[in-house]
Amino acid sequence: MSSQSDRSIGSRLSRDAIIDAALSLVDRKGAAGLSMRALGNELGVEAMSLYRHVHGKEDLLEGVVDELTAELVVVMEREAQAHWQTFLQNVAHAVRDIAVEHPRAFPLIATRHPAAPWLRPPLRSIEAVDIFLRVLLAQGFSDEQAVGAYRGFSSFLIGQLLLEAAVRGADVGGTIAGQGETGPVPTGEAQTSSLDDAPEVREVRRLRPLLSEDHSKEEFDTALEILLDRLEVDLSL
Amino acid sequence: MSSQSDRSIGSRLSRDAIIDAALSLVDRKGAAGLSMRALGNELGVEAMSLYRHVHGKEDLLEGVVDELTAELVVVMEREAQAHWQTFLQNVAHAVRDIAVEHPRAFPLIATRHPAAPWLRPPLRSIEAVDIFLRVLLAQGFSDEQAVGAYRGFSSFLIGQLLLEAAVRGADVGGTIAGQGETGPVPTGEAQTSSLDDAPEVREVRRLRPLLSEDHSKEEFDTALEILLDRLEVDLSL
DNA sequence: ACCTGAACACCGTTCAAGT
DNA sequence: ACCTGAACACCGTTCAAGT
Repeated sequence: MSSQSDRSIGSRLSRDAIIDAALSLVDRKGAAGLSMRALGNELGVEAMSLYRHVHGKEDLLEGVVDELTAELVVVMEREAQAHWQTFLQNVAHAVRDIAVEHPRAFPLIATRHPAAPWLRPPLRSIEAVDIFLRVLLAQGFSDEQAVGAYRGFSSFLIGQLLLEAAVRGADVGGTIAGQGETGPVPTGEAQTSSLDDAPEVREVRRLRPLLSEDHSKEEFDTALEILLDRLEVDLSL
Repeated sequence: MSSQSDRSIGSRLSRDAIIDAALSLVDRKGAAGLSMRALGNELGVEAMSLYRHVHGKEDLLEGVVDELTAELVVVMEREAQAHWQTFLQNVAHAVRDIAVEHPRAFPLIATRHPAAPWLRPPLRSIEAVDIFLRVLLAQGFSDEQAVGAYRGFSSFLIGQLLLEAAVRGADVGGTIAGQGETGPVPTGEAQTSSLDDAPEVREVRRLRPLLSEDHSKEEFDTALEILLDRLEVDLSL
């Protein structure tokens, strides 16, 4: 049942298995918890063995991001014939699913530099961008409108989801590098008292319940609708 | 003229001097280039000496982010009497100035977890949020509208500026951890040929000039106007 | 009071050596 | 062919020791 015996049943070390294990480690411990040595340990192998299958840690992280976003190309190809609004809505929700399922890995998608400067996360592969542009161009978008939509869509997704993932990732366990998930997290009351002694925090104090409410799903959907409405207006000019 | 002699003229080691040097190091080498040892070296001192003034690397990074965002509270207090649209526009541009001046440090603002889960970057201090809410509440925003504006404003800034900072930061020098700024960057032609042999990249290829155009300032301004328009519509309902 | 040397427990990575 | 031991050049951090 240990990782080691799993592997010795014949699965062998492979790039895919290594990337799977790396993603699982990031999901559980955060990006700071991913080291070549810890990953080797997870797989019942010495760290040095990993270098036979990945070119180094950068390549490994790239692999993790690629695995996380691979599903997006599948969704985009499947929905390529849909109306562009439906297409964008389905892609957006597919990206949000990734952020919700992997809150501690999502920052990697948002912050790692794509292969070219004109690629923007989370649609950071040439194939993904090509499908994106083709779908919009086929439905009446001009070149400029399609490229503008790519940029606006990218910024929208990163802005919404990086902040949502941060909240969800913090729930899973502290992300402060040195501190494991065993740290005593002061709940509500303790935090409250430390805020109250500041001189000018009246509104924050009064509105804290409201500030703490989670409407991330609704906010995402309405912000997405606003983006789609704007694109539609631009299109009809 | 060396850092060491600068310090021995009497400036002494201090938390502020350490944080200044850390920010400068991140600006020049990226976050991966900031180590306690490299920072000590920069200041003409052993790494261990830094621990007398900062509590550790996490505290140091927190200090860097606080220094980067300190100016925002100043701007907000100065503009607190302005119309809320002017107020938000000035704050937004102040945040963008930070991203443009410190493209390699800006990801720290976007990704480091604030002190409480209801704080969102880049307005990640209680004081900043309190001023923000007070200004809006004083001009007719309901509690819900003010909190909603805080969230929308935060997401907008992170989405726009993290992607803009990534492009500018890549220009300054490769952000891939192991690779210094001396790596030979293939310019245009080399990248082009590597993309062309893929089967289905027609639109990306045709639109690459358009994709590479930098309209970040205009896009920021128009996206900001759209956000302000939406808030105004909500307000008048 | 302030800085340092030495040490500890980690990193990523390379490469000759083992099986 | 695939994995490992040993080694190198780094990390963050602690603490007794120096000045």
